[in-house]
Amino acid sequence: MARQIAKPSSTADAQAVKKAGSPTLVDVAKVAGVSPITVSRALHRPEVVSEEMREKVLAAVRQTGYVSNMLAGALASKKTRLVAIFLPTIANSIFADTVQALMDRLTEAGYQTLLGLTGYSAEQEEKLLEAVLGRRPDGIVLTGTLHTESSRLRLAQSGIPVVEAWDLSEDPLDMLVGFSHEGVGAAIAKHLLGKGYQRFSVVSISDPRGLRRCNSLVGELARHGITSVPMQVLTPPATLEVGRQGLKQLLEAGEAPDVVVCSSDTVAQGVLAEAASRGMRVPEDIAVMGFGDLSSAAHVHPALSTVRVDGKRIGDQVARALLERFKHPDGGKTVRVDTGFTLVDREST
Amino acid sequence: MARQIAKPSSTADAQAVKKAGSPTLVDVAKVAGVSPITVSRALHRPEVVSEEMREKVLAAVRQTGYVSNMLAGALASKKTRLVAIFLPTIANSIFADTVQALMDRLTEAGYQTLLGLTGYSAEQEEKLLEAVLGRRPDGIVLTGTLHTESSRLRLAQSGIPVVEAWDLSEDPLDMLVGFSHEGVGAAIAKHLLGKGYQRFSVVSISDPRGLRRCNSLVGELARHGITSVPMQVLTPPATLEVGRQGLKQLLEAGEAPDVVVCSSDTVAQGVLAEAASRGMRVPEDIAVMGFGDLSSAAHVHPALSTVRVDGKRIGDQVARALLERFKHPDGGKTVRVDTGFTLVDREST
DNA sequence: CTGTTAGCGCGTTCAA
DNA sequence: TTGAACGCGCTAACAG
Repeated sequence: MARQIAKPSSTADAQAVKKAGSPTLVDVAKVAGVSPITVSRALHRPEVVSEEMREKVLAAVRQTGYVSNMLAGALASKKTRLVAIFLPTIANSIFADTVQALMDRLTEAGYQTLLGLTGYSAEQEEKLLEAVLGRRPDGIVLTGTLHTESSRLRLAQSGIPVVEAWDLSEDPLDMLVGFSHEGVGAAIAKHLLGKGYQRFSVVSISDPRGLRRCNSLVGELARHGITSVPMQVLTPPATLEVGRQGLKQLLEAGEAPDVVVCSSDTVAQGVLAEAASRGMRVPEDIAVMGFGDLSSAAHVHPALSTVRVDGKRIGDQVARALLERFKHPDGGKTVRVDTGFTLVDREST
Repeated sequence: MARQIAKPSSTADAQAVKKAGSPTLVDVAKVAGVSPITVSRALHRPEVVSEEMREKVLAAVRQTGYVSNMLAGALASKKTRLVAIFLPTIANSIFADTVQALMDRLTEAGYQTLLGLTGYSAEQEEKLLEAVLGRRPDGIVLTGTLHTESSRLRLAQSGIPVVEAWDLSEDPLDMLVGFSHEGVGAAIAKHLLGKGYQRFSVVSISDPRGLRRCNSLVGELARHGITSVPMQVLTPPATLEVGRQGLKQLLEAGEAPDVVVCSSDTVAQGVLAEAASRGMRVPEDIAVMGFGDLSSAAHVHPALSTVRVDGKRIGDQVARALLERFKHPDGGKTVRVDTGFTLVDREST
């Protein structure tokens, strides 16, 4: 009996709901014998309503099966409780931890998330943005700092709080949570040089941030007299197959690297697999450097070095920045968080 | 000059917009010298408007920087162009291909996606659903067929098209695209028995579908006289660490399996890693069976067998089912697609 | 092809 | 603490 739900066809109650669609605030108000606004308050600001009213209203809500219409609410209040998140891809994504943490925080704060996939393309991001702005999200989270001029303008005009994540830049759109990819490239170079490696090569997907890490690596190597760094740049998304192909093509091109730097751990694992299938020992014959520490990838192969990025922390910081801004819409601080990274060497376990 | 965008503060034009917020249909209509509805039509149904009007409107749109408000539009038309997708997790997800394909199709059809993470919990799904229904999505995609009674009722009452993906069941909520997990378990059992394996063990995360595959496997094995199947069930999400721990604990418990069946390829790779670090040869000392064929995981280790699931196809079919239903809201057919699966053996490459 | 009227279902702002 | 009036910005239905 307690489980019974009023259906439009049921006529058990005197005040049968006639309309076709789902019940509205007015329907609930009639059943409860109060005004619509009291229903609204009982639901969204229970503390300003008397115990008695609240109970009457909640009973009526249960009876009618009422579900509040956020569309109408948002239109009236100009608050959508919606945050748009743009990601390059969801496949084998290094961003999984970030998104998980971010969504967890937002959900517990009563926000919902609209997801957009940009495929590492600023143009696609622009198109998506165009569509998403129509939804008037309270906040927008972008991956990276590469956006079209049109996107930048629209975002600026919209006045919507924006967080750029997973990168750092000199001219942020608004808020910023990430780390320096140039820093990563340079750190990798120094680390590997320090261990005595000489013949470097790179396997990367064509992702803007990955390429910047590579360029920085190459630059740093050049500064140390290493001018030739054979590079395989393959198409996203980053799969194991990319790593296998990358190493295969390097070797078939006659290269004999003593270390391969990869754009992500997934790619690195592909490289490891290809090396294994060729009977190459890691790291004696060839060392492999990954990036991301996707689920502690370093644990997979005792000889895989990688760069650990705390994706969860990024997500947490992004959420905190947004929620803070939602509270104080004109709070002065421009958030800019450098989450850093950690080089994880095989010996440092 | 072409890049110039009218800002509220600019007074270049005679018809300066005074209001604070973003420009509305009415603002655009005034600038264009037409009625609001004409603007609406020029934007959303250009074919019913004369070339001349359309151009006037588009010019005014550019001038004002107008972005149509889907909240108001949805409220008036009762169409949100929003699809909610519920996933257990985004971390290392076997659903990545499905989501990617699904979102690609929906996006190109003009729909946007609200993402919800349920953490393999029907209760969490119920809470999320409660919140998401307020957004009046045009469609809902759920992972699996395990839902609370309350969720089932609310979904039924809402009348929103629902697709349950990645599973099959006898009493679907509405539409259904997936495959039989019992079928997978039985197929694995038969296959491995056929290859002569005798000492089975299982490493799984506690995911409803994974456990059903296991149970089916165990049942089938029992039918063949194998009654003892040591099992390690660990906490989601599926990480490499889960696989390492799983095998470790099996071995430390004194088990000596000749084959380990895993709930996913990620777990399987963890098992492979642990086996390697113990100097065990695969498949001579121990064989490993995965699930999902996440980015052709079988390619990683020449001796890994797995079950290939076409996640992309699932996503495509889900999208097609939804879009079809959107077109014909009362179309008779109850969609039910069995997408099947393929056992991929190490020799069958 | 274009315009007019009348809401969609709620929250804000005032008053009681 | 509760309620009445109004408008959020847009589209459906009809009229011209």
